[in-house]
Amino acid sequence: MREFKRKSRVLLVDDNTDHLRGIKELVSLEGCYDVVGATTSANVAINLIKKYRPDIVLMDINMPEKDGLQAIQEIEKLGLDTRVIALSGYDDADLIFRAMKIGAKGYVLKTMASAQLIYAIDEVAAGKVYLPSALSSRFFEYFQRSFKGEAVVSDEENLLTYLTSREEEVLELLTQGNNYKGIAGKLFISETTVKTHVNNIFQKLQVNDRTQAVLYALNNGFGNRKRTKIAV
Amino acid sequence: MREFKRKSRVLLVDDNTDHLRGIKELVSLEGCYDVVGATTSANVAINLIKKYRPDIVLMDINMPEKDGLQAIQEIEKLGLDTRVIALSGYDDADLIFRAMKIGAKGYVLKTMASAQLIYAIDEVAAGKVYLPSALSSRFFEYFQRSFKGEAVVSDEENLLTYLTSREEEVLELLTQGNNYKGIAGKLFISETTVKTHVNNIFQKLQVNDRTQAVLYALNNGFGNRKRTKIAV
DNA sequence: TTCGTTCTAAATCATTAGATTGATAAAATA
DNA sequence: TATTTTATCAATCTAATGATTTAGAACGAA
Repeated sequence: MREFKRKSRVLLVDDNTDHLRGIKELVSLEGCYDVVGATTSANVAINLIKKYRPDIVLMDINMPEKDGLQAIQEIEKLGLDTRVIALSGYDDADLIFRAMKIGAKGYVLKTMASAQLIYAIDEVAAGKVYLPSALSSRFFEYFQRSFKGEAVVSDEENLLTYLTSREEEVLELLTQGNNYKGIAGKLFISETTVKTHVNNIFQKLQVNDRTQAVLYALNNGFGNRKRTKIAV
Repeated sequence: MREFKRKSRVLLVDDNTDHLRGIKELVSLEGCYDVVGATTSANVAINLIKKYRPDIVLMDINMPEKDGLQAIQEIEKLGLDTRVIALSGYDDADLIFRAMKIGAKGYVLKTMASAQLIYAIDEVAAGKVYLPSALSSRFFEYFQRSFKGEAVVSDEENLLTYLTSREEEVLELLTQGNNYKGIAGKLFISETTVKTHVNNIFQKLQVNDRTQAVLYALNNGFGNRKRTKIAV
């Protein structure tokens, strides 16, 4: 597989010079990688990334100067094809979770065997997201803990299903902070009509005012492209 | 490792009788598992779990009668030590995500090699959460997509930081759908005082009404113990 | 002490929100 | 065809909300 692809371009970031050199040697030894840069500064790294557009960035996230996680975020914001693998000294579940959340495509411990690092690079270079199984186990524990006790949206009890499509439109605008006038203007209907719809929404959702309606909507999977609460 | 432990007690649930028999044989062949039950009904399964308290449940989640995911949820709600592995015919990212979210300790495809299933059981029985790497890759893609584009709470622009602690209390109650009277009652202050606080909140958050204030709060990491938006 | 901040509170006023009732017309459905 | 649902709008009325101003008490910092 790897033989058929062009060489992946890799950038290394680690504030520890010795470690940086070590990784560089390690990665360089692999025939299929070009190390296009190696720096001890996250800020420099971001500039190098803009310039050289590497395929893979190995980013130490335990750096004093600039937080590696923050650096990853900034890289992700660039919207490039660059895929970042977090390098860390700690297998802390929270760290792993945060790294993956902000878009790291992998997370490898510095203490892991070098073969493990190379494997991770291979996987990420191949377009996958890769966590060594020991770490993914930790991740999932954290993930499940963070969801535990959260109200589960069961379809049968979801009052949102009773809304007509027009009412959904109105509710959508309510969840954007519009008042009657704003909604009326946007839907090209009269304010009184909006009031009627809103009142019907209140009845169906069994709430007393718009704030409660909005909260119900957000907590029960309404237009939750942005929210993580997902109907099961 | 496995030799030192007591036998893990396993319950099998699959609406397909043939498949159920197949899994049963497969698992039984492993020396270290006791199959304490095998049923085609999720409802029966739940009763069996209450009765026999198995260590592991292999749950088919593609059943017509009762949704397997729902069954997993109910099992999790029991609060036992029973760990559930989802068995599915589909490697759909959304399905995987939902299963892991509600507490499945593993997810294995029916098409996977039987060794893979046994390995998963081993890992889960050992207390880990296990996803085959092909599926965990899918999971992570979905996971990262679901977080992508989400406003990152950057402290420097977050107007919430300007609120006093009292104002935060008031806002907290606003985000719970309380009106003036409700807030006044809960904080043991007069309604007019609440109005003052609320007005100050509006000024600081640069919004016009409570709904917008609540929306701003929710979208900017306010009191997100329940939300998944996590400051990085 | 003086100053600034915060929390408290009241009074007043304008605006908005929400409840209620009633009505029309189109569209879907039985 | 008869009935129900949905969407539209009006009028009226009460309650709730929000803006503004003013002000006392407590506290800590300069």
